[in-house]
Amino acid sequence: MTVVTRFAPSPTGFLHIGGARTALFNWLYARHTGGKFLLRIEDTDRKRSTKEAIAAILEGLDWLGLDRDGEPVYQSARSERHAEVARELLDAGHAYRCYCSPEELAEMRKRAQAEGRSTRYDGRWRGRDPSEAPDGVPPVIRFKAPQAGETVVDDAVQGEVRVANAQLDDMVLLRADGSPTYMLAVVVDDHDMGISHVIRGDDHLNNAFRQANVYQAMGWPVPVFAHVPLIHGPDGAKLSKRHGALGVEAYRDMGYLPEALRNYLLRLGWSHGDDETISTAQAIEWFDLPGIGRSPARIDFDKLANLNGHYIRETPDRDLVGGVGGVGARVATLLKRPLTSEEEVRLTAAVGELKQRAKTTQELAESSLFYFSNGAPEPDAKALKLLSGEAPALLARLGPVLGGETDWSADTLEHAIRGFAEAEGVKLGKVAQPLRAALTGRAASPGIFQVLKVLGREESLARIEKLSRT
RNA sequence: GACCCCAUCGUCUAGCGGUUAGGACACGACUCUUUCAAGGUCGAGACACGGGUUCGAUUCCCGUUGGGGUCGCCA
Repeated sequence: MTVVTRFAPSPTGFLHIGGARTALFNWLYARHTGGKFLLRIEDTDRKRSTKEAIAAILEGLDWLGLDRDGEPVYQSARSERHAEVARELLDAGHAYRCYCSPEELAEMRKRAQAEGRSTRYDGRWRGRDPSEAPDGVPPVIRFKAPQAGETVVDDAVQGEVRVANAQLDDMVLLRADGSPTYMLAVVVDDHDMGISHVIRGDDHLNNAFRQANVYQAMGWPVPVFAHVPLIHGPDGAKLSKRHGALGVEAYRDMGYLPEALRNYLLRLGWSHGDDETISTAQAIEWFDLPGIGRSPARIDFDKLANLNGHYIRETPDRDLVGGVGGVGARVATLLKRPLTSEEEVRLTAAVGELKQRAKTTQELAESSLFYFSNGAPEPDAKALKLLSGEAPALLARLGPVLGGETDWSADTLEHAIRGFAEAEGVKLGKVAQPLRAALTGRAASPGIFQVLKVLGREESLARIEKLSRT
């Protein structure tokens, strides 16, 4: 059997982190099995669906690197087919017309609740003859759900899940205006698209029972269901905007790399022994359904950051500046001006060291700023401390020594500075720290010889001279 | 409230009847070192509770507690 999976978001918002993981799992499973990964936009609810949301979802998937097979299917374009299936169900006696008005249903629920009964639809039109239909009330079509026995779903993640059919009510398939409901549309579309595996959020587990019954009524094979537990916020509560329920583009803007996010999301709910750092290629090779965990997970930004740092270090300097990392663009934004080509060269020379200590590409961009300031940046408190006491005098003596160097390479500079420290009778740190403060305005930076080299002879000497005069 | 799902260090997890309960992030110490990171070494840290089943339960079953989800002419 060929595997066909799908990601089926409703375009009412951006692609959030939970949806991204669902998409990732579906994509991975399709790629792992050599099957297909399809995209379906569930825009049945025209009122709440927006073009912007569709664009955001498409962009999000694209940025995450989850390529789909074929063009996206728009559910709204398929309403004719949905209605057709509803009619078939009606003809076969698996569905019936219900003439309850919304007001009547609200009243029914209110009473049920007051009496402590279940608020499910009571099936009052199930056996009634259409001739009893009231005037002027357009009917909905409801599914005739089995009333006795139980419905069993053999879930690839949750195992065998069962519910008494008495718990299931006759859900609406076709609204009064003839439009299909989600419950009908998913089943019809998943069937027509040949979906073999439905991998989706846990919040759909209860729907699976209802959907399984529709499949059966139509005589269609039921796909494999795999309900993945939801992602919670760091506090265990539902994901909110404050912590993580952001669109993937927000993660991109914050400076996370797509591969890092993929790796993080993969490990959030799926495992392969003790493996933690898993490349996408490796993930495709390993991904399977039994590896998906059954319990909900909390998002952990520290771990994401750690993984991101790892992938930043792995990314070639050039790609970091211009490609996925977009560090060049970030620096330009911070500087509020485009980089000169000379600066771009300098940035590329600098990232190799800078990336060793960055958790995000945004952080990386910020840490490079001292290379582009006009003169040394204003020293911060710690740097100021390093520049007090003997330091200015020391730098004043160091200046000419470095000025005498003709070969401005890291090795030569290191040799010269170590020699200087020795001649002064101080440890290297006594020279390196004030020098660092003078060049970068900070107490922490990449290796100081590297900084000198990237900054260049002229700029370095100018910064030293300026500070040594104070 | 009814129904469904879940339960191992703070977090993500390994474990699939017999283990000194393993790894990762975070945390602490040390190390490396021109600073900060990264790296290395070490440390602290968990089987929610109560019953069964079994020679033996973290592991299987039941219950309790706790968490989550679903109860729309939304998806």
